[in-house]
Amino acid sequence: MRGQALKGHLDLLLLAILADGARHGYAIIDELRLRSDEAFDLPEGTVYPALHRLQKGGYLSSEWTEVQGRRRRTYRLTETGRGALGEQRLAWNDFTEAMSRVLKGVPWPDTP
Amino acid sequence: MRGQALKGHLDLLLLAILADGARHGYAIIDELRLRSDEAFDLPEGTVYPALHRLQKGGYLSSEWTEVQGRRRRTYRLTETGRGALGEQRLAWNDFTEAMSRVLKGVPWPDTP
DNA sequence: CTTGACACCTAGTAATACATAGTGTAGGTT
DNA sequence: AACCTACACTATGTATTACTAGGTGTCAAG
Repeated sequence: MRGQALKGHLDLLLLAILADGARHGYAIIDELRLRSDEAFDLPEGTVYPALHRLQKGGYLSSEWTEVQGRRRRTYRLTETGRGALGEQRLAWNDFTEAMSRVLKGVPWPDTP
Repeated sequence: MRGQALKGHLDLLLLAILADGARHGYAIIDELRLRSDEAFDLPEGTVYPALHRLQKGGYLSSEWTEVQGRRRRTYRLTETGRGALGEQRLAWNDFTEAMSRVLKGVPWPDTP
């Protein structure tokens, strides 16, 4: 999957993963890969800055934890973040529906 | 609709509009607005550069025409462009399906 | 004792939608 | 005649953002 595709939709994915509980960055990457059936296999350099951005925007809170000698930063949805998740999900729905309308008239190659 | 959302998907939209016949830039904008039910109301500064980019990439050809004193650049899908349309449509399908899988587990607010 | 998985970070790059401003025609209104 | 709106295209600059590429460090397995 070419990453360009998720421009503007990464935040929604991250918020969605965090909707069912706090997770640390690496685990978020794993969960995204798992839930998307390998489609989203995001590099750390994509996810970590995005998490920082979301926290800076007030959508996430985070805290350091230490598990077996490894430090982890665990992220959690704020109320603002939960609200944004709902909004972005609606926006995603609108977007896909608009895309569908445009794409509807277009015939597929060699399908009569 | 926040335009950021269509990052990476604008090309698909333009190719789709041109799939059922040649059109000039302004008409493409109109058609996009019409087919998307007002959701995609793109500024000229978005569409024209994108058309130039697509032509440069070999996906479109263009020719000048003069209609009632107004010059128009009419764009047409090339064979390469038609191929790209098919590919990008498949990629779009894959993308939305992956998004759905990730979003599936997430409960909507106040819907039990 | 080296490799690989785990776990984080930052600086820089590339792509690209959009804002802004400019050029010019046609047709209608006042 | 002057003005405005829709039509129609162009160029330049900016902001966002996913990604690349590098770096730090821990732990377990071979």
